[in-house]
Amino acid sequence: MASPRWYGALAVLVEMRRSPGVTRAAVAQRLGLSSGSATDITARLRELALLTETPAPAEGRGRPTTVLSPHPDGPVVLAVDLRHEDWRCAFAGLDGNPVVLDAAPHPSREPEQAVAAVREAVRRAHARLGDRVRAVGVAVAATVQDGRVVQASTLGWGPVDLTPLGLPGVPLRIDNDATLAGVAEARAGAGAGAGTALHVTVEVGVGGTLVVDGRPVRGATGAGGEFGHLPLGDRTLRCPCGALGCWDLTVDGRALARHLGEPPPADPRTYATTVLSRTDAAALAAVARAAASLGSGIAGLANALDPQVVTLGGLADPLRAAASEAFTAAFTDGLMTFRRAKPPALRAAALGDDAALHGAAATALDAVLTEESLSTWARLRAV
Amino acid sequence: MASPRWYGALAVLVEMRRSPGVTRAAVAQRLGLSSGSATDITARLRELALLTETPAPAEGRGRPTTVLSPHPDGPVVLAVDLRHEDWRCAFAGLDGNPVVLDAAPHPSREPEQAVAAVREAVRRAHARLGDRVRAVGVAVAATVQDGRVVQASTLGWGPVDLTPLGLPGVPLRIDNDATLAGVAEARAGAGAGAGTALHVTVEVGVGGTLVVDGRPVRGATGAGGEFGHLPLGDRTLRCPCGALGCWDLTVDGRALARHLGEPPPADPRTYATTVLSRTDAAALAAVARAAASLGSGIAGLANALDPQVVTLGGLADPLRAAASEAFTAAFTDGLMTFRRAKPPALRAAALGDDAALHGAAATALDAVLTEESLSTWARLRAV
DNA sequence: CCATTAAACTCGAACTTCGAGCATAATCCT
DNA sequence: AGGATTATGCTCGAAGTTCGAGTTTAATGG
Repeated sequence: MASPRWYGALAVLVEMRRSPGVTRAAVAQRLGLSSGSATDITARLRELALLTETPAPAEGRGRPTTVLSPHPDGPVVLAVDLRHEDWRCAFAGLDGNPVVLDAAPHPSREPEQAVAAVREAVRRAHARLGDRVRAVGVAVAATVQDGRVVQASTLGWGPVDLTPLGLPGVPLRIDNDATLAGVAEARAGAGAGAGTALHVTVEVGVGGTLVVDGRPVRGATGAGGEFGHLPLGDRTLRCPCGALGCWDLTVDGRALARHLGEPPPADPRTYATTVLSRTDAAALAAVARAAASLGSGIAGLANALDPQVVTLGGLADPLRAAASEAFTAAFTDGLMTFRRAKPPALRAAALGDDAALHGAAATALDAVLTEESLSTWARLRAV
Repeated sequence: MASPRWYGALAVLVEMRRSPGVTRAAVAQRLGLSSGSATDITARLRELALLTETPAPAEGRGRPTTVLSPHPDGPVVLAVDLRHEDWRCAFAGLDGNPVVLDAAPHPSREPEQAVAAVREAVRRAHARLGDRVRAVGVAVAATVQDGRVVQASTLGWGPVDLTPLGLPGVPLRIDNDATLAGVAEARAGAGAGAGTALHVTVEVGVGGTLVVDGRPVRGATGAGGEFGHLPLGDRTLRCPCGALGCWDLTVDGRALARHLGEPPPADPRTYATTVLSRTDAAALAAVARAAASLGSGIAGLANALDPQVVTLGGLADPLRAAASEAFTAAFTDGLMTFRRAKPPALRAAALGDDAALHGAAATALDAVLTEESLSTWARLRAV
């Protein structure tokens, strides 16, 4: 017996997800489906609780079409964001909009306790949503290699295994929070519509990711996007990461402290925000130096990676705004001549604090919109 | 009438191309095809002159299977390599092995004459191979943006339009030669088998590309991979590209000349090879400095992009070999600590001068192994 | 020479998609 | 108000693909 192949159905679901609020007619046209196929496919997907159709507002003449949206009893994913001081657990349907179910500050500095608390939240969500949960995505403020935390200076953690956050029989995707924020910005945020988008974020250090056609360039072990550890900085400085001359150290709060002749701050992130709010000459000069370093580094990355858009997360945009002449001069000066006619657009990130959570939901959904996962879903429903 | 969708057929052709000499049984197993489907698909593809089956050498018991290989009358692509001093034009079947048909030195420094000569060669090849030609791939020693040469310091060209090298009704793919060399190395050369491979080549300046799952990360305009123009170098030096502090200038022949207190060489490439062959202390010191810059830059790229393998083209490997301690020390020192346990493998490029031509054939073939192109092929044969 | 083995071949059933023809629900126009 | 126009949805038979079970085939090993 020939089993379902999901080719057309998957394409429709992906299209519905990519452009929220599309009509059935528009999807059929974009995918080149005949109206017969569209009827058939949507009927099958309705049957499987994968989408619902609601009458679309009339647009001129002709028989009105319907808007495709995720089914209220359809598959969902869980999205977790493990941040510096707290965590959040949300669920999202096929539209990828996370709805927070649970959130709390970390009980202590111990990774075990934080992981245990989050695991409980995941269990609760699973108990509530049952088999509708088809994947789990985790964003963590740490360097992640092959799904394991290997370095987490912000959280103050050593290597931590996050696989306990998974659910049996369901894919688990763990990524760096800046990577996932970049994915969210590239798909639905400030980089929407760009085939190649570069996300650069400044918190403690510099992180980000290159996103090509909605997928992050993760690298061989999933630890790509550590742009802060390119040696664009001062070769006499040793970075806590172990390398020499990291860009990192010339952009963030540690750089500002150095320029101001102050000792390294315990919390470079909040230190940086206070310096950014100052208006004295010394602070302005320090900020200008950091902004220039940010600008020239981004120009170099633009030369090397050729993004259409650069989205600026965390303190990157405030830094640019606070010293816009210094930033722009360094950026322009760092671009290859032929790129200056049409440089990549620089835009402030649009999703703010929710970006990583959105990204976690998005990568989890990527695991759901596959032939295999949909087959499982159909089998579960048939019972 | 339902038209052919090519799903399984395409998968078989891609598999045959990826692993030359595979047997039909192995392909069926890898793709999860039933033996019935395998029979059907191969019969269809044989019928369409897309593959041939030859008896496979017996492997133990059981009915012997067949080896899949491109059909002698099947589709081909043309591959062109436009280099510093000469050009080559080749054709390749679905196995992607280029067979050179024509080659000559450039008649002059004028781009028009070179393009005209190559266009003639393409016309001759087309006249000879007829409708079997389904795509044209061009590798050029220049920065390419949206299929146009925008900067060609090596060739001494200004902006040049290479679209005259195309054939009517057939896809034309134009890329930088280092990008295409990287593709070839990642698919069939020193980076074979790696999901994420970084190619770095030193000629005049530094070029390369990141290759993910066999596809180069081209960027928004196709001008990605200009790693030489990351500001990893000396911030007091202005690069001819227009940017400041390019890595470029601290690695190649111009760097060696500067370190030796000599004037900028007219031909940095041959200048570098002569310095590399010298054994005096001054030359060795200059080479060591360039090798260290190469090593630390590659480490930074490894931090940022997380490749599984780095393939070294052009003078990159000779440089490393000539000053291996300096190179290795700088490389290791530039890696983030957690990467040192399992750093990316550094390998000399395996395809030498033919890499770009292989890559041009490969990207052209990518355009052939699509549903649309195969439909056209089937229609042409039906007449 | 026969048992064993692995793979190819055959064939009907299941599934998807297409395209043509028809039905339907809106707007536009008189 | 009612018919013309238009875009879309629905129906249905034909064509194409894949599966799976059963059968056949061509090798090895004893």
